[in-house]
Amino acid sequence: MDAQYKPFEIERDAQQFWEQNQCFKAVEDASREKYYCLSMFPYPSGKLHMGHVRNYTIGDVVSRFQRMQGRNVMQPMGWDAFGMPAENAAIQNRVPPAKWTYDNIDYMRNQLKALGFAYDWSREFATCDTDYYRWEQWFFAKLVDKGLVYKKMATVNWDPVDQTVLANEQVIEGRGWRSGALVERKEIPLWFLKITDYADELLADLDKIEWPEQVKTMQRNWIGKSRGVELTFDIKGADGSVAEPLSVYTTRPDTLLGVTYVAVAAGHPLAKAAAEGNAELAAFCEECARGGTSEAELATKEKRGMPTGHVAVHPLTGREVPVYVANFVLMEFGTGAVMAVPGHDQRDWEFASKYDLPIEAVIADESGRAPDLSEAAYVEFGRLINSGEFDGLDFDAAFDAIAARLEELGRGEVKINYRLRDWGVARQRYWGAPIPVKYGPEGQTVPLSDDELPVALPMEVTVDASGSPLKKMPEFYELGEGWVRETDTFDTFMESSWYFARFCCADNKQAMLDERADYWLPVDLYIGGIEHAILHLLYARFFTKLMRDLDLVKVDEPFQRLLTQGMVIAETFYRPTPNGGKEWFNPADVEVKRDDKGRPVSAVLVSDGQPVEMGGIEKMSKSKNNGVDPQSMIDRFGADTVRLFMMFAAPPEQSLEWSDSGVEGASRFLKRLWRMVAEHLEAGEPGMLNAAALDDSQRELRRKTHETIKKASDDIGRRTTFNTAIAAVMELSNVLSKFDDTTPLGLAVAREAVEACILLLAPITPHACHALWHELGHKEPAIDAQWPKVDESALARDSLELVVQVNGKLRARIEVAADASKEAIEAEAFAAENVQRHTEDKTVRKVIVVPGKLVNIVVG
RNA sequence: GCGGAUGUGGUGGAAUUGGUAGACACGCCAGAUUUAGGUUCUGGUGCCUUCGGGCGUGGGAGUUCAAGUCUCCCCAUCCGCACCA
Repeated sequence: MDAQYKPFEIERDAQQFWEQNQCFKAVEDASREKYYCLSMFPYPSGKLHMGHVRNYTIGDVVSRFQRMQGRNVMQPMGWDAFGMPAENAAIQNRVPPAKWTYDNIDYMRNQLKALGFAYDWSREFATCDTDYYRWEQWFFAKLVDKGLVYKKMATVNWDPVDQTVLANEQVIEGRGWRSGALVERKEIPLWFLKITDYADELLADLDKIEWPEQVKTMQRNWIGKSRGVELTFDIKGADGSVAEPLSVYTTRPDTLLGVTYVAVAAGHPLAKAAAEGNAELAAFCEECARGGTSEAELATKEKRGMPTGHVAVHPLTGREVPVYVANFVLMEFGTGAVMAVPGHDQRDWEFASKYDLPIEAVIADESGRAPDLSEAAYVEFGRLINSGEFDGLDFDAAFDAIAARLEELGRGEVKINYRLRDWGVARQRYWGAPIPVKYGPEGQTVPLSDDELPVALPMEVTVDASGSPLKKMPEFYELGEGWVRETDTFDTFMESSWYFARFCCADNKQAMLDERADYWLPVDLYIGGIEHAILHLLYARFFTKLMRDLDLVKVDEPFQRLLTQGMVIAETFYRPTPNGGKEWFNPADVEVKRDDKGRPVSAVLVSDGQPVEMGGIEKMSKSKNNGVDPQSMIDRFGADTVRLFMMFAAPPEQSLEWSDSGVEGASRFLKRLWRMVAEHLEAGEPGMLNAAALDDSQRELRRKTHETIKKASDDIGRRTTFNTAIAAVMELSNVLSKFDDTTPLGLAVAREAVEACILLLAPITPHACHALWHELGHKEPAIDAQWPKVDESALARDSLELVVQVNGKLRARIEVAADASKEAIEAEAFAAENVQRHTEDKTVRKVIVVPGKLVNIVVG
C-alpha cells in the first residue's frame, strides 16, 4: 500500500464508490429495524458555514454508526428555502428570490457532497418547490374544516415610512432597519392556528420523549400552564357612572386583599374610553403604541403609567382603587388587565413606589409578622394577614377559600391558563407559500378546494422595500366576479413543521403522506441548534398531532431523541477606525504571537505586518468577520480532517472553538494512523489469534483493544460524546504504536487492534477508513462492516491498583488481587510505608473501602 | 425583565453513579533526524515548595470519611422570548 496519506484521492474514490453503488439509498423493509436520523435542514443562504458542517457531521456519524449496528438507516437532506434573506438579496441584487435560492442550493449541495455525508439524495426537496408546499396548502384547508384555524386582529411592527410590516429582526432600537423611522404597533387581521387547543397534550407528551431535560423545561415554561382565578372588578367612571366590569386573571388570589390599584393595557376598551375626554391620557396611550412588539423590548422598557380617573371596586371588600393605564400590560396577554398587589409582587411594587400608590402587606413572613416592604415586595408564600376572615390561612387554603367566596358572589372562578398563545401563521411577504383562501364580494372567506390547488407562487417578480409584490399583482389575486385571493403567505415555520414526514415519501404526487411514513416515523434522532429549542420544535410537535388527528401519521411525537448542538465560535480581531468604529479582520489573515508559555499576547495582520487588537471569542458571524470558510479547510486538509476536528474539539452540546492548530493536529493523527496501518502490513502476515496463548504484553494490548471498543461504542451510541470516543481510539493507537511484537501471534493481536481503530473511526472519518479497510484485504466496504464486539473475557484482570487516602488525601497506591477480601485490602493499605508515616501516633477512627477504587483511612 | 444553560492548566477539553482532578489533543521547553524551511521521532510540562509536603475546578458559605460533581448565595458569559432561520 501507498505509505503516504493522500486525502484528496481517497475521498474522491470513496465518494465515487458510494455514489455508483447507491449505498445510502434508503428502502423500506418491514423485516429490518429502521433508524431515521435527521439533521435540521439548512436555509440556503449561499454557502455552508461551520455550524452546518458540525450539525451534519454529527448526524452522519450517528447514521453510519447505526448502519454498522445493522439498522436500516435513512438520512435525508433538503432545503428550508422560503424566508426573508432571499427577498433582501433580491432587493440588493435585482435577482428574483427563486433564482437566488435555487442557485444557492446547487452550490451548497456540492459542498455537502464534498464532505461525504451519507444522504439519500433521492429524497431531496426544497420547501419552495410547488410539489412540497401544495400539500401544506391542502393541509391548511383541512384544518379550516376542522375549526382549528381562525382570523383575528393582531399586533405587528409597522414602518410608517416604508408603509410595510417589519419582522422583529428588522426593528433596531425601535426603528425600521431601512427607513430609520420610529416603528409603530399596528393591528391587522391575521390567520391563526389553534395551538392552544393542544397545550395540555404538548405539555403531557414531553414525558414520552428522550430530549435534553433543559429543552423540555423550556417548553414547559413556554406553555406555562397555571392555575389561578379569573375575577371581575366593577368599574366606575370619574363622574361616578358605571362602566363595563373589568376582568383580570391572577395565580395569587391569596393576595387579593392586598390589591391597591388595577392596571389596563393602552389598547384596552376602558383605556380608550377614558382617553376620549382626556388629551393627556390619549397622548400617553399613543406613546405606548410606539416601538416594536418583541417581548424582550417590552419587558425591559421603563414601567410607566397614568391614571384613567376610573376606579375599580374590590369584589370582596368594596374598596375603591384607582385604574391605571400601564405600558407593561398588553392586550394580547390574558384579559389585557391586571390587578396589582404591590406588597407581594415586585413589578407592582416598583410601579406603586414610582406613582406613590399604597403598598400593603397581606402575607406574613416566616416569623408570622408583616414583612418589611420598604425595600422590596415580599413574594414568598405564607399565611394571610390583614385579610379579614381569611387571616391565618396558608396559600392552598386561602386560594380555595377566596376562590369559593368569589364564585359564591358570582365574581370569579378557578381557571387554568396557559402562557402559550395561538400561532399567527400569516406573513405580509412574497417569498413564502401562499395562504390558500379566497374572499368573496359579500365578505365571504372560503378555503380553496382541492381542485383550486396548488396556488403557485409567481416566480418572475421584482422585489423592492415597499412590501410584497403579490399585493400589486392583480393577475395573482383577481379571481373574477368580485372574488380575490389572500395575498399573505405562510410563516416559514409552517414548512419546517412537517418536512421530516415528507422525507418518508417525497416522490408522492397524489398525497401529502403515505404508508412509508408509518415505517420511518418517528425520527429516531433529530440534531440541530439549541436556538430552536422552543419555537421550531414546539410547532413541529404541534403539527405532528394535527397530522395524526387527520389520519396522516400514526405517531404522537415527531422526534424520539433530540441532540442540541452548540455554536461554532472563533477569536475576533479588529482595528479601531477613525470614526470610532471597528474594522474586523478574518482569523485566516491574522497571525497570533505567543509568549514563552504559549499564551497569546499580540496579533498582526499578515498582509501588512501591523498589529491588530484581539476582540475575544465570539460566535462565527459576518458582522465580526470571524467565520472560517469550511470550503477552504476542505481544500487544504480534506473532509476527513475537518470532520475529525469538529467531532474531537468539544462534546456536541457545547460551543466549539475553532482552532487552526487543532485542525492540523487532526490531520497529523490521520497521517499517523495511515502510516501505522502501512507499517503493520509491512511487518508480515498475522497468525491465528489464540487468546489462551497470549503473553502479558499481548494480553495487555488485547485488553486495551476491547476496553476501547466498549468505551467508543457507549460514547457514540448512548452518550453521543464523540470527542471522548476519538480520545479513546487515540489512546489505543498510542499503545499500538509502541507494540513491536512481530511474531504471528503478536501480529494477530495487533491486527485486531488496527481493525478496531479503523471500524471505530469509520463513522467519523469514513473516507480514510474506507480505503484502509480495503487495504487490510476486506472485500466488503467498511460501511457494511459490522461494528466491533467486545470480548468480555479480554477485559478480565488478575490484580487491581487501589489508591489509599489518609483523611481524604492521597498517600499511596497498592496492588491487590482482583478478588481480595476487605480485610486483605485493609491490611495491604496499612502496610504501605507512606500510610504508616501518616497514621502513626494517631487513632484510626474509621476505614472506608470502596471496592475496585480506594481505601480511605480516617485518623484523628 | 422572564425562561434555559455554561464557567476546570498557557489553550480546547476529560473525570459517565459523591471516590486517584487534568485522559486525549493543541501550545510551549529540551533533545534526535532530515531539510533551505515546514515535516517526523523521543522526553518533559497545573501552581508553589524548605522536596516533608502544601495549594488547586468563576467567588463565598454549607453537607460528607470523601465535593469539579450535592445544597444555598453571589459574579461573569452565552442561547431563547412568539414576524430571523
